[in-house]
Amino acid sequence: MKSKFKNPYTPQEEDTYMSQDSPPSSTTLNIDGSVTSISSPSKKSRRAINKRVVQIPIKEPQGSRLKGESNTPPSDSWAWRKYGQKPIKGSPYPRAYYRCSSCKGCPARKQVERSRVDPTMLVITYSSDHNHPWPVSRNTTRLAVKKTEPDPVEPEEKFTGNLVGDELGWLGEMDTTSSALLESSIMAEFDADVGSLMLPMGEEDELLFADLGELPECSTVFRRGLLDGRRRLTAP
DNA sequence: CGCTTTTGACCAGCGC
DNA sequence: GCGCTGGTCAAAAGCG
Repeated sequence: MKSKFKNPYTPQEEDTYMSQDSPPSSTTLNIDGSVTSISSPSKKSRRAINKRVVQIPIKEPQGSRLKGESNTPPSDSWAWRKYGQKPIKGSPYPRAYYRCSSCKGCPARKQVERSRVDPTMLVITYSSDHNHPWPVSRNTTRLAVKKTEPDPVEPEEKFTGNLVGDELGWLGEMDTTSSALLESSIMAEFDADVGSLMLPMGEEDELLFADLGELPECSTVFRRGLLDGRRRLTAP
């Protein structure tokens, strides 16, 4: 069966155009509190899909199957299966491609690569969304978590709002100090700069953010143009 | 045995 | 139109 290229990029769900080569225009608040810009949608790119870019600091997992300089993303709530890796032009580090294996047929994908600016940071790009509310086979195929991390929170609790327990489970692999820094930095950023993010969302905004909860909570992803738009509102 | 990772090949988008 | 590059597939190997 060689039915390649079933084209997961359905135009209907394309609302973000990103080009890795185009200049940045939207802003990502990194886990360490720094702010990184991500690609601009100003011109149509080769891949036009929903994407969320997250940057997290790398913590070298002891005893992991880290080989060479492979990217080892922190485990999150989903099971990810690696399906490819490519060297990226201009970056000394390869980019790894993962798809969600928590649920059969899940279109969710993510790309993991080291930041070429700061090799201690991992850049995770989430593409598409999970078509299931939570990993169905969490106990069987959780990547990298299945042996090393307990699941202190039952799924039911998560659905009633306690998302922190497992959503942030992967934070346990990270430096607690940096996590604390992240949180405070985010709030400081919100308060000092983009406090208007806390304003009630419009319907469109709600749709855009509807599935944001799938990301690790410390992930900091800003909607394209939101900051610009908000800032314009407050700028002279 | 089942699942994941590795790796080379293939294909399409994009710039020139 | 051509070449480059990124994204995906799938066979083979590895692992528990």
